[in-house]
Amino acid sequence: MSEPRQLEVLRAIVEDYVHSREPVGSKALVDRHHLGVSSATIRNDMAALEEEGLIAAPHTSAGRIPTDKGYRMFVDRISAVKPLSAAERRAIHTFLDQADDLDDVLDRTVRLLSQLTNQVAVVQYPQLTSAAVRHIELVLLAPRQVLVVMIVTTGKVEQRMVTLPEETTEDALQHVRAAFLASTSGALLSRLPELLTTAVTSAPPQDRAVAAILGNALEQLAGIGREDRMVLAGTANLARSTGDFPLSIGPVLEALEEQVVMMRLLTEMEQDARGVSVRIGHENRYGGLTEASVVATGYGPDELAKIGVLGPTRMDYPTTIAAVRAVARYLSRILAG
Amino acid sequence: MSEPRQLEVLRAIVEDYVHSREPVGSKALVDRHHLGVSSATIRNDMAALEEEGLIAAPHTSAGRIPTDKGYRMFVDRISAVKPLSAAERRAIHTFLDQADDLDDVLDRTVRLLSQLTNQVAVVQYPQLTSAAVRHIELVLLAPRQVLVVMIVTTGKVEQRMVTLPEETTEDALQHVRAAFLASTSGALLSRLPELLTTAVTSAPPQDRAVAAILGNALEQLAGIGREDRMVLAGTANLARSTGDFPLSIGPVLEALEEQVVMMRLLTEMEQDARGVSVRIGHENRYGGLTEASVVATGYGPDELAKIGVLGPTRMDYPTTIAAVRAVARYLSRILAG
DNA sequence: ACTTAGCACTTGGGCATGTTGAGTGCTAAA
DNA sequence: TTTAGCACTCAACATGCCCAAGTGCTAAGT
Repeated sequence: MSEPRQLEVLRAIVEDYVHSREPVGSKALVDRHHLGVSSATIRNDMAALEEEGLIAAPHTSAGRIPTDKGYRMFVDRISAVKPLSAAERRAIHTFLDQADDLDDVLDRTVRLLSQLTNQVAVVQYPQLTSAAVRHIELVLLAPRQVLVVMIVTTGKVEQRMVTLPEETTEDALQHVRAAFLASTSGALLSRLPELLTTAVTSAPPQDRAVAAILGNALEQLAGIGREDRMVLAGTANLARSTGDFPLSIGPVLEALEEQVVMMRLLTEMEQDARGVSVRIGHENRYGGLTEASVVATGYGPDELAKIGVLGPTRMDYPTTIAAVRAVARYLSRILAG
Repeated sequence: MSEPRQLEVLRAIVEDYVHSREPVGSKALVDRHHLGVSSATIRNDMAALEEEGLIAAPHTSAGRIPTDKGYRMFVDRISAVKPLSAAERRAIHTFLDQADDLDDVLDRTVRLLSQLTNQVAVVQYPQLTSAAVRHIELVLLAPRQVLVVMIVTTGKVEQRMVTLPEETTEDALQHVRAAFLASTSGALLSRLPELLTTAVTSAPPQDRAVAAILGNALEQLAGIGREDRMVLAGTANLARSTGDFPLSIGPVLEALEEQVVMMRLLTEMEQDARGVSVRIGHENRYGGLTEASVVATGYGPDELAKIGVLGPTRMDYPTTIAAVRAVARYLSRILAG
């Protein structure tokens, strides 16, 4: 396996297969890539590669195609990340800079990524747990109805309507609000629970009941953010690559709609040294995705939320990895700014 | 065309074809449906129907399939809406009653509808223009930063951050807020522009500049709601019906992702007497959808926002229509409640 | 010890041909 | 107006054939 030429052959096979979609034979290899040896030698190398499970032959007399393990080897040890073109970089900037809303940012991001890669792009909503409280507002809509609004540093605004067990006054609400603001302003959402209990106990006794209820609502608000949601784009690209998914793309579409599945998948992925994680074919435990690969990376302040691309195992990994990384980096910058 | 038996034959053809996916011939018709005549007679009727462009034969010696025009006739004049089963009704209630958030309601609604119909379900965000202002809040985050929040009767909360050209005070903001509330509370969003200008002019002179800016923001808020967005579910169902879309489902997926297209399509649809609108095949001007049918209806207080289903022209119209109507009606009730 | 040329062998895909069965249109009789 | 009967058409399937691509192996060459 340490044979350098065999690795070279594997690379050639992967590259050819990725862009021709057809099993590649020894003859075709020698004249497309000028390796200095004859087809017979290549055949021997191929036999060795097949022995190791890196490539396989669909039929006795067809060329070879890479196996999942072969792609894995290619991604880990052979390929070099291919930098994006200047035009592509420019596209990222101009397209994403126009966004205002967080929703809009994410929407534009996935669309962009799916266009760059010609595949399905996915992004998780950023995890708010690491975001901080920027402001809290309590609005009295009716004597017993309060709108609780929390603004977090990411620019996201969370709100919820709360119905109180008994009537309260604008004044009382202002006191509670002041207490909340004093103790939580600028604090991480993850620290919210403890800070809120302190705030509640420090509120004037007669307001404490109301404060407790509203504090509770705020805690939930910190949790209910949309971290469990994701945005999709480019599903139409799946249809284009018919034939890559033998049994049709049905199962893949199903998996994509099952947010729970996708969220788990993305969250589980662990990044390698290059800051990107790749799941190839059967490495995705979920049944519908055994013919698919996922390339993902973290983004945002703590890189906890994931953004990625899903496509056929036969995908152009170097380019895809580059695109995912570039978009993730720019997205992080936007969210921070 | 006034021949009643010919209509009966057309109905039989549509029904058989919908559930067998295969061209239906005269012989098959006579024994599956007990029309009191022989196959030869049916053949004559079929010839007449073909003459009128209601059915067509894929090949010389194959059975007939309905044309778009045939489906149209079927939907308009022949079919009776098929009521939902008790279980289905129950499913609607139990599934939708669990929702809290508007986002959640819509999400659950489309999922449900796509499951009921085994097709792609689409829902537009409700049009706020007919909703009314419930509350307006202005929050001073920094001397020059104001968070503008508007709560509408649908329960939706819209907000936006505004940066002022010069600093303002909490007091000034309270005045403006009071003026806004006084003149717009309970008013329809569509009347917001005129009401706001009145409010601005009635504000204390020194606050007028700020009021103008914030009023402007509110106006936009009334517009930017997510009315131009929609929620999708069930795209995986498209894959199941391979063969219904001859050139593969690619173009359909593309159309679905192009929200602009879908929004236009839904908005254009005009409801018939039964309160449902159906677009069949080529009636959808958009290129990618000439093999698809859309069944949609309005929902919400003014029935302006649309909810619907998209599937192959060869779909079970009676059932689909029933499902769309039932879900829309229940959705309206939830939003009103 | 590798590499290479040559050769026998396998096999899916393309093509031409034959067969079958469902379905039609038409005509003539009821 | 309906029906039976019949000749005709044509997609789908099956069969048989050949070809090209590709392999594995062996023996010779470096």
